Amino acid sequence: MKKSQPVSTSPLIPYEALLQQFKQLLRSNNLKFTKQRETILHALYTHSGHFTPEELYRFIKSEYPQLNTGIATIYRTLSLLENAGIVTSISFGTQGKKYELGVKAHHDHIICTNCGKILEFYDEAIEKRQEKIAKEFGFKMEDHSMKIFGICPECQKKERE
Amino acid sequence: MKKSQPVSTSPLIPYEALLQQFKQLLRSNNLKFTKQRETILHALYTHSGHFTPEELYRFIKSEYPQLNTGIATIYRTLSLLENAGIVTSISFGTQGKKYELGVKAHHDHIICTNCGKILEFYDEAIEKRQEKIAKEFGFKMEDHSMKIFGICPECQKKERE
DNA sequence: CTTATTGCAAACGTTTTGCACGTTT
DNA sequence: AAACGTGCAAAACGTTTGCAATAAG
Repeated sequence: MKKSQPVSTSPLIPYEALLQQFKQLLRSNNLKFTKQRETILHALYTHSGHFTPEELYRFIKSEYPQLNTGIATIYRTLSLLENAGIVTSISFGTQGKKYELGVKAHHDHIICTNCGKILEFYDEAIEKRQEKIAKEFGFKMEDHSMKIFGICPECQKKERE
Repeated sequence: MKKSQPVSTSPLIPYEALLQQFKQLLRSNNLKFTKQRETILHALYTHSGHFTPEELYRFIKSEYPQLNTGIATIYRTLSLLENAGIVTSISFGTQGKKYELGVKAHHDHIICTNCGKILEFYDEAIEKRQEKIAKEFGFKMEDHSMKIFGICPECQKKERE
C-alpha cells in the first residue's frame, strides 16, 4: 500500500506565472486588475501556510497601510480566488475558514488541537474508499473533506515536560 | 475488504435507560434535572435525524409552548449533551451545526448538496488509514471528521427529468 | 466614459453572555 | 437556603451587502 505523505508547501510556479494566470482570469471575466487584488495574491504567495481573512487583513493593513484595504475586499478577493481554483480553504466550523494558495494537488489536513498547526497529506487509499462509498450510496460525488485532529509531536513533548 | 454500511438510525437503548444515564450524569456533576433539559433530550430521542438548534427551538416552542424555552437553553443543553457524548454534531461552517442523538457508534457523513439529506456510514478501511496517517506524523489522534459531498440518487433522478 | 471595485458601515445568521429571576436540590 | 438554570436582550463572531465614491479599462 502506498504511504501517505506530506504535500510540499513550497510554491510550484514562479510568481510571475501565477500573476499572469490571475490577470488572464480577470481579463476573461471582465474583471479588473487592482492593487488590492494583486497585493492579496502576493501576500498569499510569499507567505506559505493557512490564513484567516482577519489575519490577512491585519497583515496587509500593516504592510501596505497606504492601500487602506477594507476587510470586505479581503473576503471578496478570497472568494474570487477560491472560485478560480487559485486558493483553497479549510473550514473550522463557527470559527471560520483558513485559506492558502492552492496551486497544489488535492490534499486533506491533520490539525493539532493544541497549537493549531496544520499539516497536509494525501492518501490514495482514502481517496479510493471515498469514491467507493459514494458509489455504494448511489451518490454522484462532488467533493469531500477530511480532517484528523490530535496533538502534534512538539506539543506532546511539551506536555511531558 | 469489509463493505461500508449505513449506520442504523433507530435508537439503541430504551428511553428510560437514556433518561437514567442523563440523570446520573447531571447528578455526578452537581447539575440540575430540569423540564427543559428533559424535553430537549426527549425531542432528540423521538425524532431521529439531524437538527439545527433553531429547528429544535421551533419544535419545542410549538409542542410545549407552556415551557417557554429560550433558544439559549437549547444551545446550552446541546453543548452539555455533546460534551457528555450523548449527542454528536456535524458542522456546516457558517451555516451552523446539526445535532443528533449520539447513542450510536462512530460514523461519518455523506451529504447531498442539493437537498441537504444526510446519510451515515462507517468504513473500517478509512478508520484504519486515519490512525496510520496520524501515527506517521507522530500525532496523538483525538478525533477526525470526514464528509463526502455529492448528489443523492433521488436528486439525480429529478435532475434528469 | 462606462463598468467594476472599493471602503465604509450596517446587516446578517449563528452562537454566547450578563443578569435578574425561578427552580431544583 | 444555597446553587444552579432559566429567559431575555444585548453582545459577539465571522461574514455579506448596499451604497456612494473611486479607479480600471
